[in-house]
Amino acid sequence: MFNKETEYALRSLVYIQHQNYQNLRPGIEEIAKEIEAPQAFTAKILQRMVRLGFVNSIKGKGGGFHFDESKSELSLKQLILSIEGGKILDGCGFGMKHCDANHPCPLHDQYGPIREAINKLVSEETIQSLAQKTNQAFKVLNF
Amino acid sequence: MFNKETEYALRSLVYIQHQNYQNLRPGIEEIAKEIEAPQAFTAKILQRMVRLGFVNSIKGKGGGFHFDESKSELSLKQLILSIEGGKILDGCGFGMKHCDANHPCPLHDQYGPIREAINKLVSEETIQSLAQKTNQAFKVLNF
DNA sequence: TTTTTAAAAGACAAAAAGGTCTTTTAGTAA
DNA sequence: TTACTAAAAGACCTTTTTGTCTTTTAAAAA
Repeated sequence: MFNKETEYALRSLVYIQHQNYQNLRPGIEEIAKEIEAPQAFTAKILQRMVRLGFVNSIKGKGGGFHFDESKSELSLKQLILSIEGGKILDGCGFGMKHCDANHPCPLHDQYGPIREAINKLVSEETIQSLAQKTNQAFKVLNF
Repeated sequence: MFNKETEYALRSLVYIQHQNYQNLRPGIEEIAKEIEAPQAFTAKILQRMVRLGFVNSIKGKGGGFHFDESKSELSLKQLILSIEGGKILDGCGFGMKHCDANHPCPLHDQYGPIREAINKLVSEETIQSLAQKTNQAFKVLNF
């Protein structure tokens, strides 16, 4: 579905938000361990997330990552677009540069609804909505 | 959606079948040009397709690629599985190794139907079914 | 104010994906 | 039976993705 960078970003941010909800502020070591991702790579990805303003970080003792509660929720769509671009959201399943109702590829009719479902999913869901659904998920450590 | 190799394989084979339906047997140069893919790379991919028994080739003058009509249709699923494996067909949207109803990832419920729709599409459609839908597509040269 | 802690920065490296080029093999036709 | 044509084979190259490692910066605590 998504590339590794998007995947780790998603998992990291959901984990951070989930911990924030319990008034905790996890650091990279903990995050990487919990989401089962390479630590240095995860650190680099989170750096980007901070620079993009998606999440905040605090250096030094007691530091870590946290979301600014005054900000609006972060949709998966924003996240995906800024990491890997919109290819999965508007690309043609057959790889044609110009595929539309007038010049449909042979997959056009069948793939259209799938692409729309993906768009709906990533537009509606946010890091926050996922973090709330994940209470059980994290409890059983099933990453 | 698919990686480049799958994409070019798909487009090549659909083009070959489409030409076969008109009793033509295209060669690599023509195929690569028509589907707008790099010729040498396409050649390599078609080599694999021949070795896998998905399509036949004839060397020398008047040669080219063609499907064996006595064989059953080639589903997109077979093609995809043999080129890029089943990740898009059974992978978890959140990247969890074990994601199921008992240990659902936060995307589980929403992504499930999408994955099923993809599976349905690639199981039902074949190179032959796409080649038939493509009469207009190729006519307007919209690859 | 020095030490400690933890993120930031960025150079570097490995692996995978995507692609090219040259030579060989196998048919066809003169 | 030689010349030509077109696919097969495989070595090689480039770019992108996926990572690692070392040094620097900033905050907190002793």
